[in-house]
Amino acid sequence: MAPKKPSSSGGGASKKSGDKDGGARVMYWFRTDLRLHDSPALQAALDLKPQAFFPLWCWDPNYIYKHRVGINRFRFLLESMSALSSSLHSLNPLSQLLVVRGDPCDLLPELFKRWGITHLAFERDPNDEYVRQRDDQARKDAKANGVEVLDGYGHHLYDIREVLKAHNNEPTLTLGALQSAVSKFGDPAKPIDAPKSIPSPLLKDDVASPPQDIKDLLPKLLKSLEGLPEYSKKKGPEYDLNSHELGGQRSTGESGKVTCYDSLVGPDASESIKSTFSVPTLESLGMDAKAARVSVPSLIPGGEAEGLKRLERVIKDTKYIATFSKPKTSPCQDTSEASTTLLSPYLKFGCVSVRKFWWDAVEASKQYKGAGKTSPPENIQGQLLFREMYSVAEAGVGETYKRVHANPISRYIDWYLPTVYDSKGKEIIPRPAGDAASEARYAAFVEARTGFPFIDAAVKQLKTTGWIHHLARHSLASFLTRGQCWISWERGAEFFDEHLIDWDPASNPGNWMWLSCSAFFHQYYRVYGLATFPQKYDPSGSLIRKYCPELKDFPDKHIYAPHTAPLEVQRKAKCEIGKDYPAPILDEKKEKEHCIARMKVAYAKGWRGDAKEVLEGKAQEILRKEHGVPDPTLPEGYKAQENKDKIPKWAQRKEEDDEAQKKQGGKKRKGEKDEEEDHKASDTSTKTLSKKAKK
DNA sequence: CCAATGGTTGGGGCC
DNA sequence: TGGCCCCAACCATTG
Repeated sequence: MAPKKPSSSGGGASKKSGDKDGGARVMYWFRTDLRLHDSPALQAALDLKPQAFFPLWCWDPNYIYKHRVGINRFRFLLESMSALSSSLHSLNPLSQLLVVRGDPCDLLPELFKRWGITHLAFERDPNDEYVRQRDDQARKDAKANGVEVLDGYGHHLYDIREVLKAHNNEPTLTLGALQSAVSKFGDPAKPIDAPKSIPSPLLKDDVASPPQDIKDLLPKLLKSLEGLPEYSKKKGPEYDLNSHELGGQRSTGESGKVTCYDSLVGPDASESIKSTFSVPTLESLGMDAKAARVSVPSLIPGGEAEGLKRLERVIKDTKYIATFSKPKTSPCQDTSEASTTLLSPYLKFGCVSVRKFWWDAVEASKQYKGAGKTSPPENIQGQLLFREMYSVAEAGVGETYKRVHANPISRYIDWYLPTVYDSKGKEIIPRPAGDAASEARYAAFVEARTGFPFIDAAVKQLKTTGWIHHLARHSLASFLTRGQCWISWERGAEFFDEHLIDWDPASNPGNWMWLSCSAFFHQYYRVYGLATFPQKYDPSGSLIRKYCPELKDFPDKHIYAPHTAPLEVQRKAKCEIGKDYPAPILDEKKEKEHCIARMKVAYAKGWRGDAKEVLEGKAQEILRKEHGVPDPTLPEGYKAQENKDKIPKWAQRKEEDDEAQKKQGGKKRKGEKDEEEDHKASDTSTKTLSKKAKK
């Protein structure tokens, strides 16, 4: 594999048309590669010594409306775009990131014509069906306009398409399979340096005598776009997954309006510095960072420089790198003091090159002379190889990868709250409500009131900071799916998609399949204990004391299972379970046994998502009948809504929601007095816990 | 075809 | 504190 030389495709005649006018005119299309260092496609573009270079970002409505993206990831993206724009500007005062707002399939062909583009360069983004189709369209449009395409790869260590081919176009389901598939390609390519200069984005007429200042140049570019239709004038998206109405994170009312498409190139109304071709603001996405339950300022700031700084910091600690062992890192630490490198968000948006991370880690490990060096799968390189494995698996499966239905690698299991499809096989959006008990469990999960402190704390940390440790993700995923709740991994994957900054279309569904024992991993009898597992890493429960402050005065031995504490202990901690903090929504041990019994039956059938019985819609009924485990029921007296006073200030919903809560509250209130009894009933399940805690 | 082996990240008991 | 075994038993790979 020769990664240094990006493959070239598209119209062969285009090069001549560029030469005819005295040089190439390149558009570099930034997507998930928001960096200047180690970018082979960028390097290939600059190697043409172009007379004009247009660094483009297309603000794609697909991502704004049809993908559930929360405020933390949007903020990280916007910060990374702004940082990139500044870097471009400091390389060339006549340059910046040129942000145009609209569908790339509409805009790119127009820009090709109006800017006289001869070459389109971009880094291939191998995962996600939407992206693949969009890029195929861009290639076609380029060809139709006589524009040559230069596409390098740099989002992964290896060219995912080539690895997939080397694995007979089969998804890689084990790390060993991935390793043997890449072995014929040798080591990943060494990273290349960032360019030292870039040409200006000049219109043809300006090449001979360029404007002196970018403030003179941008109006000319703006003029060249005259007559281009604005996206806001189109009929708009079929649905808006991020709208408040569909449970997304946009604000309510007028402030939740998406205004970033009101103009083709900005500025947004709320921008303090008026400029065109500008990076949108959170406000123009209808999102308010201050009002949202997220950390302000961000603990994980976006941008290439921030990413490289963080990389340098972890690499300096050669012992840490050389002896890194993922299973031993703690899931119980807050984002500001994470036991892992926290580089995944930067890899996700390409702020840090994965090859640079790989080679820096190899070098640091070499320098360390002590004992206890680790190797794949547990070390840093192993982690990066897992990322490749999921990417090749996604590429091999295609569009069904992120769901169960018709997915050839995901085992069919009769989860509750599965994604539902209409008679034509189209996903129904928004998903119709499922059975009441599972919906209530799911609501308790996403609202961090399951009554299991580690689960609730991890959910709050995720919502606040946009990141949680890998093993905390395991705990949540095990609990929601095969461990206790028996809810489809699709729901969990969607929840993570909304909140994780580092959400990746291959790794995240892959990890949910792994944890739910749907693919990649199969030892379903290994279930994460809701208290025992985190207790191993941090017996003092500091994460819980921070994110569930109502529990902060519990003694260590009860912090992970406060409902097992004697009432006098609860009173002393000023927190009575069922009153000041929810009683557990389910019986951990009983549900675990139910789940294992169900898994056994589902495994014996051996159906994947593409089995005949699944496609015909009969599989669920057959499995339910066969395992005979009754549907879940709510604990009696279970309250769908917690009293808002019991929720910490920073986690409280806004006024409008409180009104809605009050209205519903009246209905639920009558069950309240039953709580003491529920508490007793659920106690049996956790006796083993309290016994251990007493030791 | 079969048996053996390994699988980043479970829990619990024992030394 | 860490290593070891057992629990009951899955899959994918390998010889």
